[in-house]
Amino acid sequence: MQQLTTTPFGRRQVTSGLIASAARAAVPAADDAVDKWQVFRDLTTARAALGLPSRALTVLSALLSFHPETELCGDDPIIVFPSNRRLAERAHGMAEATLRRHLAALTEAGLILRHDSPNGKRYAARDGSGALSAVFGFDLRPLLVRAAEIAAAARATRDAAEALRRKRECLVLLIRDCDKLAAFIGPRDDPAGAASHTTPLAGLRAALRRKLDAAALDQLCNCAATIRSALETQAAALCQTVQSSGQDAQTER
DNA sequence: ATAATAGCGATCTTAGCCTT
DNA sequence: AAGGCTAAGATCGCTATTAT
Repeated sequence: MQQLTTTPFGRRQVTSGLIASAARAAVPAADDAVDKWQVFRDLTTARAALGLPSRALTVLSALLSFHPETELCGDDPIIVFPSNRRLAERAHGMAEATLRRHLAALTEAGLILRHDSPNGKRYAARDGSGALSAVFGFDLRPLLVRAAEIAAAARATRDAAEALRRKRECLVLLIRDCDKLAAFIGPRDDPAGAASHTTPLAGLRAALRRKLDAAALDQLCNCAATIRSALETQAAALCQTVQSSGQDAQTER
């Protein structure tokens, strides 16, 4: 049906990304069929991990809208052939230069493949019977081939975000513990006491206001745990002192 | 006519810092 | 905690040029 008479490279400069994605698209897909919008949602989640700009997804969404079916399936190329003008219309009026840049980014990322015609235009040629004899445009098949990989990347992104949230929560709780211990020690006229921890605690609170990666959060948690441990020791010593003086009064009685 | 690339200035986004 | 400010980098869109 969709007979291909072109290479995926067309007139463009060949890059390692293009060669890799062309080879990948030739591999049989693990899934028989995938929901194109589910793949798109997974890509949206894993966008940063795949190094895609957000507007590239706008362009991909526009490209997907030219595929008449909801599912991507089969062993043949899945080619859509909109002109840049039609594509720009469906990409919320994106300027064509920008559109081309993002099409190049999607190609380089191995999410779509180009099948260029001799004159660079995108179209479907039909034979005498009206059947498609050649189609020139963008091949969406890499999305089918890589659907499982994209879904896994989306899961990994969600897991990483959740892990980051938990680490942050842990740090907030540690800082809160330190604040409470410092408040307990402070009013009891401890000379070295809680005041020596005020500066590092302020530093931890300031750090919390920034965007932190997992390694930075781990380091801050360790730091907070060390401070809490020191404060706990001081608080315990203080309790001992209070108890001792209390016993004197009891003895007198 | 249509599509592609490249250069360049304009605009937007983000991180970090500071103030309230 | 929320919001404002700034600098740096990323992104955008216009334009010129070339290819088919």
